[in-house]
Amino acid sequence: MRGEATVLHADLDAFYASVEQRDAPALRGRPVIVGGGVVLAASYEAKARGVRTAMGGRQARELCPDAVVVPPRMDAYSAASKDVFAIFRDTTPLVEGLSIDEAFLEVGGLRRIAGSPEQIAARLRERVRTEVGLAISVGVARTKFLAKVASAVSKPDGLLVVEPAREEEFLLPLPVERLWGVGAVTAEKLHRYGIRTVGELAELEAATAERMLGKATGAHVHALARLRDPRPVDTTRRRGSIGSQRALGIGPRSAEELDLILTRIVDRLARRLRDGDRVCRTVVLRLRFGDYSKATRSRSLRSSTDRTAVLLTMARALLAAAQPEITARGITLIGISLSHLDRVESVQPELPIDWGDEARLDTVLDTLRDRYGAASVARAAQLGRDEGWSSPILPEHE
DNA sequence: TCTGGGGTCCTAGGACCC
DNA sequence: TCTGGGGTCCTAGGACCC
Repeated sequence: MRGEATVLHADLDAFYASVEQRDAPALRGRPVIVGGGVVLAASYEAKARGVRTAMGGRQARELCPDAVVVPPRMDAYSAASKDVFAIFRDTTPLVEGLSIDEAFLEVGGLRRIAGSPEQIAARLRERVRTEVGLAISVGVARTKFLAKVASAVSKPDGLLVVEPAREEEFLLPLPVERLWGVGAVTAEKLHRYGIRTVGELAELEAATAERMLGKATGAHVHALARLRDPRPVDTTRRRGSIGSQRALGIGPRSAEELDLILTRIVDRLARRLRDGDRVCRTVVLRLRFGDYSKATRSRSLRSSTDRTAVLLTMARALLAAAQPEITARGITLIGISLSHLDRVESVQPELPIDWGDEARLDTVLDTLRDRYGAASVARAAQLGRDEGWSSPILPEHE
């Protein structure tokens, strides 16, 4: 027995472009491109003319000269995303967000109170349309992967249920590019072996696929092709890293200019970190050189921080070390990622100091404030008191 | 394809420890 | 003095996703 199709994959259609058309009636029915240098999103009218996400702006305008090109409004997309996710969570508590515009929903336990998965999906689509004003496609299937393929196949503005008995019929004829994890490189490798459809991949032995594609990728895509995807909808996933980057035009950039850009990026990220009550342990500098080749440089701390000053010092040191290479090769992008994210609350009691020993306590907390910032220490200390810890806090791995 | 901005996961070598 | 195997962390790079 295969079980039932109770996983929904909900995916907003041409998300950024749809928000633009929703907010500016004059754009409705017209080809809309979001983004200038590169296409961030294209409306279906633009897609019909061959415009694709990530395409160069000039090529897009050649394909579609009458397109309206608008700059991205990330705040508007975040707000729309929040509204849609509120409807997701009102539908079922079991929501796993995948990105700003898509999520998995487990609706298996809701049959009695809310109806079949198909009925729930239809109602969800209707609510997003009337309450947020956006079209959303939903795939329903037994596994996350099949639900995701189903929503993609159903687009635009579609609903597709893949019944467990018809999974092979649905999946096997599709091109291998439909598999989650098969991009341009992997598809090309498979094509060289004459494998073009999911069914052809499924006929291989797992070991053969692993030899062609490497162990992890091979095993993963082969399992998907054989309809095996045991991953449940996971509501506990949290972001493992946050980042920000800026593309730079060609042309020399002074060290001062780069430092200013870096400072802005780090400041923005550190705020996001603190707003989310998170700390990080690793700073990654991302570079793209004049020839568009890429590099990363990273450093890790022994203990986590959310201090702008600490993060900026680390980022500057990484940039300084890379400066000779930048001078020699030119630079077209600079970015920072903060990874090894952790919750502020994960700091643990460690020092054998009594909360009542005020003088000693102040000294210790001062030291901690210097290292981690007043806000983190205050939050952690409050938590320590609430939990009845016998001593103040120090990070777990200190 | 003349190149955004936000992420995830995997691989692999070296350091270091037991 | 020569030598084993396993585990984890750090760093860098790459594929992939939206």
